[in-house]
Amino acid sequence: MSKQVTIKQIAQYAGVSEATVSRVLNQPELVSKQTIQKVKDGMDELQYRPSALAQSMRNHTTKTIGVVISNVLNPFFTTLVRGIEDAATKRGYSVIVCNTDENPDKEQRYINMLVDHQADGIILASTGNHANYHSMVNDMPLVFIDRMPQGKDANLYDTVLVDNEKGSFNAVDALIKQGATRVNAIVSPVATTGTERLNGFRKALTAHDFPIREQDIALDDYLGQHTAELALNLIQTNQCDALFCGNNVILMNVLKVLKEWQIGDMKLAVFDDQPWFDFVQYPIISVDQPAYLIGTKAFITLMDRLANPNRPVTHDIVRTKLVIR
Amino acid sequence: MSKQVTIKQIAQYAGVSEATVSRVLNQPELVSKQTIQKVKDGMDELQYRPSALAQSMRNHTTKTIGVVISNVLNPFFTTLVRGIEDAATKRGYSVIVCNTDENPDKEQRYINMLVDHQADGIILASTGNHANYHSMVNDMPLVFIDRMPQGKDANLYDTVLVDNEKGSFNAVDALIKQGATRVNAIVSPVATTGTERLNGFRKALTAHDFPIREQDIALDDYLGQHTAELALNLIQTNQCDALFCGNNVILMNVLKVLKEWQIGDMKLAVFDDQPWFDFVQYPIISVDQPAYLIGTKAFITLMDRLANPNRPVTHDIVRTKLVIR
DNA sequence: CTGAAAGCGCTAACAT
DNA sequence: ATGTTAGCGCTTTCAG
Repeated sequence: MSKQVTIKQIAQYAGVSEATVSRVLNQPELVSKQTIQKVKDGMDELQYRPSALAQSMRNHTTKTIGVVISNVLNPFFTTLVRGIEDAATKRGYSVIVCNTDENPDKEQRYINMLVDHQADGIILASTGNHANYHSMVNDMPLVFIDRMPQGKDANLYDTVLVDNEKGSFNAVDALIKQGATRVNAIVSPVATTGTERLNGFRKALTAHDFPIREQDIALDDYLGQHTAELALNLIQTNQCDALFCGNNVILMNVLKVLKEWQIGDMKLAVFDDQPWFDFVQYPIISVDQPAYLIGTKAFITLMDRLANPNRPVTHDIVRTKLVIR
Repeated sequence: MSKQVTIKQIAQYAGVSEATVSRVLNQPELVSKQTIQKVKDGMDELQYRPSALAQSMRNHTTKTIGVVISNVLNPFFTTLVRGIEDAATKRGYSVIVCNTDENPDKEQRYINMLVDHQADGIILASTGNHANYHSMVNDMPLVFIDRMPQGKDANLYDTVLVDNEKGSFNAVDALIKQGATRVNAIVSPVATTGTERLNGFRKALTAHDFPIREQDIALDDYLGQHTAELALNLIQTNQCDALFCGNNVILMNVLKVLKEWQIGDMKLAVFDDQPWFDFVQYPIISVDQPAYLIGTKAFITLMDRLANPNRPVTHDIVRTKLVIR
């Protein structure tokens, strides 16, 4: 690379000290108009750009945050990330996105990396396999999204979550009101969301005096490798006429099965909404989570925490919206 | 934050100099077994983690790269980004994702930011509105993806691209072979891809002795705000029976129109493939771009360039696959 | 209003 | 095999 232009050279050019150049950047009110002009001319002339690295080193703040999620390819997280990035950019922050694939080791490594890089904070969709994040990050601020902190961390950190139970309840309730007589469920066992969504499912059945049969519930593995089998099994052995899917990935796999086996009649509901649901031949009931909003809220929460490390922990629950099709 | 543990403290703990501690980290072969042990004990004991910041400062390398794309929400870019991130993680690199929304100013600002942060390199889907990136980034390596560099940059930078013309040709060709009698096109005017895809469209028509009518072609705006109108106009005034969509966002908007106007009969083809195309009532012909592969290739290209700044510029064209439905 | 000097945490000569 | 020292580019006392 052609050599970096530093404060030193600007100082030389303008015939002032490095300190003065720095002041022009950070506290221009302390510098005379004339000097400011000279220095600015130098900066323009030499195309000066301050080294963010050196600044971070001195100021102990990197203007960088980490976002640790399971997978950007999941459109829920894609949108969430975009929300974070937009909010971050507006405030001069950069974001580093980390995909754990629900693997606790990967999560651990990424968090270490972010600590090494002195990120100013982390927004985290926890895998749920670590119960003491605090010991990993020292006093770096953490905001939990999508999944609740567990164990020791439980009341230590700010959260931005959705009401999984209520959303699921509404979806299953809608299914039944549309005439479903036997609703089965496939959910992912990931962290706290799986359980909560299942609770909603159960409560909706109960509310309609439907029996709860454990055989009507399938727990997916996260990677979705066996979702298809599970779905087929439910459909064939239970003769269910409606299926509640715990997330959009599960729904996708269910659709594959329905197509392959040419099953034309099935009521479907899913937690999380996607635009293309409109174009599928089945009328899909979905629970729309405001992913983008969750992202911006999480970022703002993090900024608040940074500005005021001692303020009480906040727990934000955002509203979901039922989409009937 | 509870104070950072530095090399200094490890040195004290182990009763050696800072240099020795540093050597244990970077060139342990120069240090005696015993000393190594003492130092490592200290690191464990005090939970030492090297400051990536300080290292970057000294080494003039940040192990960070920038990825500048139009929008992660576009699933093509989502996949691309994931490809880059996986490859990067494997080699100890972090990535900062920047969304330009096809706005040249934003692009400019992000690139400046990456320069300020001393990113080791940038992978760039150019908005096509700057013809001299070299002046913006100094000698920082750049890899162009998805869109070709223009003007002064044309033969200065490595590229990883797809054959837009051939892919489009194949798609339109397939449409005609399926019996389409009048194929219209909507493409996005973005950078170089729009033109190339249009060329493929034209050539396919010509190959089948179809006339090329300019009224059969609509240029979308990038944000897709008027795609619906454009589509409706083509469909109603031209009575076309097939539509070639320049990307997945356009297709989505076309589907909305078809649904809203209850147009059941339309042959569709689109550049870029998505899993959910399988579940749409229209049989969608698509050009599958290996987005993930493009990502990993771009990253590897960047690493090669970093390792050997003077090697000749490379131009990689990845293969697309036609998906008939 | 401006300058000199110290130091953020680390590494690489250069000594020994 | 290990220690000493200088310096990466910047900001911030402390003096003047």
